[in-house]
Amino acid sequence: MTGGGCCAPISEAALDPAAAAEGAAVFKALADPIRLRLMSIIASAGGELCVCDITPQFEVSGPTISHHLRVLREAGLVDCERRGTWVYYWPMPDRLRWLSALLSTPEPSAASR
Amino acid sequence: MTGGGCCAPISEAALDPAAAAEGAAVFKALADPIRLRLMSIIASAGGELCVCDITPQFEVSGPTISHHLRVLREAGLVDCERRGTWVYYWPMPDRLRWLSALLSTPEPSAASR
DNA sequence: AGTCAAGATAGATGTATGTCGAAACAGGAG
DNA sequence: CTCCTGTTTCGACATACATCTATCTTGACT
Repeated sequence: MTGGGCCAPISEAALDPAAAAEGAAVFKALADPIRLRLMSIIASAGGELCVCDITPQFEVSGPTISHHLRVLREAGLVDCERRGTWVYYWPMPDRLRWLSALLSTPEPSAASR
Repeated sequence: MTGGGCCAPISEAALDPAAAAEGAAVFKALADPIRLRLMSIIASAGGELCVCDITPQFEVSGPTISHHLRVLREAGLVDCERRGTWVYYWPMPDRLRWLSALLSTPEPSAASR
């Protein structure tokens, strides 16, 4: 990955094709209901979370959860570590902040339109 | 549908399945390089933009741009109006702000740089 | 009316993606 | 070492999606 996270908000300047491709790849990781919920569960946990505590919250099979976690990890949104039998996941807040900044838009407080 | 735009950031509380589905649908609209660039071009234009000024900036065919604009419109990210021969698009900033707020994450410490 | 141009829609096609069951892998416990 | 449990990887399948060409719609102009 290029490292990313360096662009102005899209309401200030248009993205060049390369930046758009990089941003779209991360949004794609969040563009699935299960993955977005996974991300919110991990991000709101306040620390790390065992896969064994995550999987039962969903209706889909274990391999499917594992697949979605991998997508989130490859997008740089979470990271994980195996400790003994269990695997723990935690969020990567910088990546979330980058996306949030990309989409940020000034309030129409006193002005135009 | 919940009406949208009412949830706490994902780093504060996990999304319920319905909210995750709604959020994922909007992220999916931004999960394509061409659509994300389209969105940034429209959002940074400072007003409305004619399709005829947008299409030449891309390497794909007109119908493809039309298709992507429709996806953005159905996601509530832009809106459009026909005036005479031309069609004009403008951004819906509330929707962008909602996504940005969803992903916002507190800084780990007092920021500075 | 006829013609032209801008955009949108329809249909077709190749590729990507979500899901599963089965199998492999990694560690702990007997 | 052998078994058992938690997690990932593999292979297969059905559906969804991006893109194209061809066609339709809308409005302007002669």
